[in-house]
Amino acid sequence: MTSQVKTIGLFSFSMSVKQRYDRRDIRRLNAVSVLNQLRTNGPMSRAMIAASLGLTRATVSNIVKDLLQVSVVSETEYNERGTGRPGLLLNLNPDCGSMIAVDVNLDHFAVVLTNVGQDILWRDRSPLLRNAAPDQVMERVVKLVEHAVKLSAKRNLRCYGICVAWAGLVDRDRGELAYGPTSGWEHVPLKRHWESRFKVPVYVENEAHAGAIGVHHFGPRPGVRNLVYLSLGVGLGAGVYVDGVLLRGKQGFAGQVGHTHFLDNGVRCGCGKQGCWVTEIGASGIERKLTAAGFTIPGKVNSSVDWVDLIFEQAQAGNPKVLLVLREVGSQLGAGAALLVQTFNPSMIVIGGRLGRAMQLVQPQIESAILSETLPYMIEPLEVIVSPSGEDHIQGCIATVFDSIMKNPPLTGE
Amino acid sequence: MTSQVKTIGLFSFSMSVKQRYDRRDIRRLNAVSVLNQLRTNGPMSRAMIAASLGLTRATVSNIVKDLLQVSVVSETEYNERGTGRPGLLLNLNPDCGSMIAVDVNLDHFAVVLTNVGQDILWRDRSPLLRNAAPDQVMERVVKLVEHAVKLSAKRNLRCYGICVAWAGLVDRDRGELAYGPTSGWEHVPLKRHWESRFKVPVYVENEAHAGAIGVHHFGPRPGVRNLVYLSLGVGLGAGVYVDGVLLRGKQGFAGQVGHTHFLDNGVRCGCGKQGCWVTEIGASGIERKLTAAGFTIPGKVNSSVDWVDLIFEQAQAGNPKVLLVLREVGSQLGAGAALLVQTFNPSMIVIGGRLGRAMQLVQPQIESAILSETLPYMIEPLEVIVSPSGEDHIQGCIATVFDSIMKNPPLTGE
DNA sequence: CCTATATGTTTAATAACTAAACAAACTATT
DNA sequence: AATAGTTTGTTTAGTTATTAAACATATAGG
Repeated sequence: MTSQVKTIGLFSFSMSVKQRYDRRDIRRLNAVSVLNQLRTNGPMSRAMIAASLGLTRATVSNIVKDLLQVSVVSETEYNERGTGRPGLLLNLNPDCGSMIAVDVNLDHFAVVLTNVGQDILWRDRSPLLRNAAPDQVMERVVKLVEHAVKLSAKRNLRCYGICVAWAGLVDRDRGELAYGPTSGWEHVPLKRHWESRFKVPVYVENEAHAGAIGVHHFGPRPGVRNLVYLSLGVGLGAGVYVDGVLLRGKQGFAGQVGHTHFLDNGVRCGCGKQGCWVTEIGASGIERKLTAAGFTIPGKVNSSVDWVDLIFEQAQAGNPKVLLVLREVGSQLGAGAALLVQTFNPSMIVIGGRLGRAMQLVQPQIESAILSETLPYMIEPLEVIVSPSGEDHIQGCIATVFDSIMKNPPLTGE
Repeated sequence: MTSQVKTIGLFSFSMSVKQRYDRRDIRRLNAVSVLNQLRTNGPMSRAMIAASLGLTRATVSNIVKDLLQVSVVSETEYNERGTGRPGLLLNLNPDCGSMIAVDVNLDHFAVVLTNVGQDILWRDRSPLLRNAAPDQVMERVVKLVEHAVKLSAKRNLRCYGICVAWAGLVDRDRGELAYGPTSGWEHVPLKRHWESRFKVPVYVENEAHAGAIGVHHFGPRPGVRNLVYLSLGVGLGAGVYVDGVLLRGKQGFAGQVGHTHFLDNGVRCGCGKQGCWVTEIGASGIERKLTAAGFTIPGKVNSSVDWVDLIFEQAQAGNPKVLLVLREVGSQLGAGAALLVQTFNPSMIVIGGRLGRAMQLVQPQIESAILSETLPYMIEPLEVIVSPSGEDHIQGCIATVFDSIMKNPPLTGE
């Protein structure tokens, strides 16, 4: 497998194009297809897999022999129904290894350890003060990750990877935290450091991109090919799938739409411009609006977002000031989202992120704003969803590691 | 070959993912790699290809034998320099077949016949009156295409395909002209009709997408991975490459940004909304502005764009009224383009389409508008270009057919 | 002329597939 | 209970595109 650097160019077969193929690649490609069948179509016998893929049973048997040996796949039980010899059902082995997800946000970080079956084995989270020293933050994160790695080892699980979702600009290929407008981190070569420290593959994703991956895999329509995920928090970013592909862009900044122009004479934004979308509906915008409406946030420290739960409760209790503010934010969220709908033509738009939950209360406002600003034929197939989980970033990390196993399973003899 | 809903995604050969692989696929994939080498790295000997791809000379010889037999590749001359036996150089055979490009715009249509070497063998174009009856238009287009097909046959060229760029919504997979807001065409199954009539593969592309493909292949930076192409004419659409992949979207409408909200109390648009971007800088917008500035367009018929050349001359001659209007349009074009830059993070933005040429005169206005509305780290790598060719759509069609040969070359025994 | 070097072809070995035969396990029927 | 019919999973022989290595060919240079 060679990653091609030259201007190969003119073919749009994406980034790394294999140049040279031999028999081993057939095996690998077919093994991937087998795993995908098992993943999407539940437990299956060798014969069922063969029939669905168009391979012979002999071939599938051989591939499965490999996969059993590395215990990525396990035999479960006999198929009962039907005449003839019952098939021995196979499934992905949930306990063939572990995966670690890390979410480093602006006001907290979380670490999750799961098995390959995505059952949570351990998790922990910890708050972060704004303006905390980058080195100290990193030290705390590393400590938790180390704990997860040790737990995995104690259970004799092979750790298939660590994926970090980070609220900043990410150079995914190099595995670097490239630029953090608020965290103070710049060019942190996380992949290199952690891989040499933990001896495990490390992946880095932008926060909103991770959220999109999470919804793409574990959301209400797994595998949805055209999806806009809005991550609403201190910052505002979007992760976008078009035609089943996640957009990253030249610098990994595709879909990072928080600083698009939204209001003609709006508040000046930290980025230097006036009237950015994020200054209206991001955390600081909501705070400003609450204050202007005469609602004081008790015990507020810095520009953290500890007050989300409080606001949510107040709104549910019917506090008119809070409701008024949330409704306005909902409309503005929808108006901005309309642009994204027009631009990306998705079939689903998901509101997530730290503040996403609060938007559940104003979904009508969001939807009507989108409707009024969009061409009818664009929204005909559109679903608007406020993510209930709040775990999209973490789930995206899990999905990233899981995908790496599916796409590049360990095979014998390599 | 089955079309799969979930992303297996070892290959981003777009939507349909192969599930089953055997030895023939190795041959096919390696043949594609060989063609790619020849295409990008000029004439090469078998040994050079083998070295660059990491295949053995024996393998390359076998593949080349196939490709020679179907005459996709031809032997040219001996390599001179260097010691040792000189290699016999190979190249893509420009005369192994023909390709047909069709551009159906709102005010004209054009048909071009080229050989695989992209030399133009024949071309013709014809004006279209607005509101022409769809059936009549189609009949005229078909007549020209038929002529091209016959010319190709007369030269004993195998026609590898016909690609149509069309100013409307396209269902590319089905090969349908799905929805034409102005042409009156709806659900025209062009692929099915023409393929049964001409016995040749038929591809359909949206106009702006075709322009983007054209620039991506034949523009100043062939193979540029992140590109926004703006097609400015009666309508306004964008074709966008992100990470080397052209965005199409759920209904093929990704990047069709003409009807995004641009002005708060703008003119009412044909789409029903107010202040769409296209109503400001599209053909009708420019006409409106010219009239308001006291400049009357002589001999104007309908809302066609015959006046482009006239306006261009007037502006070059220094007509202050025309210049004033063009400068305003340039600024508004830039302001809208800034949104696209923020959203897609491209390294190049190209202004093309029927009216693109006129924008050459106001490039400074476009650039400064983009600059003032975009975050600095977004535009650092950005090139702004006004397409000089005016043939981007046609070139995109040619590239589409050419790519289909490269990705799926005819091989012996199939 | 002989040696060194590089090209392109031939030959044998290998790997992963298919097709077809076979053994195993269960159901249905007589 | 015995037998026929199905379906599964494995085995065996055959095919094919690859690699590695040997070979024939063509040029340069001392």
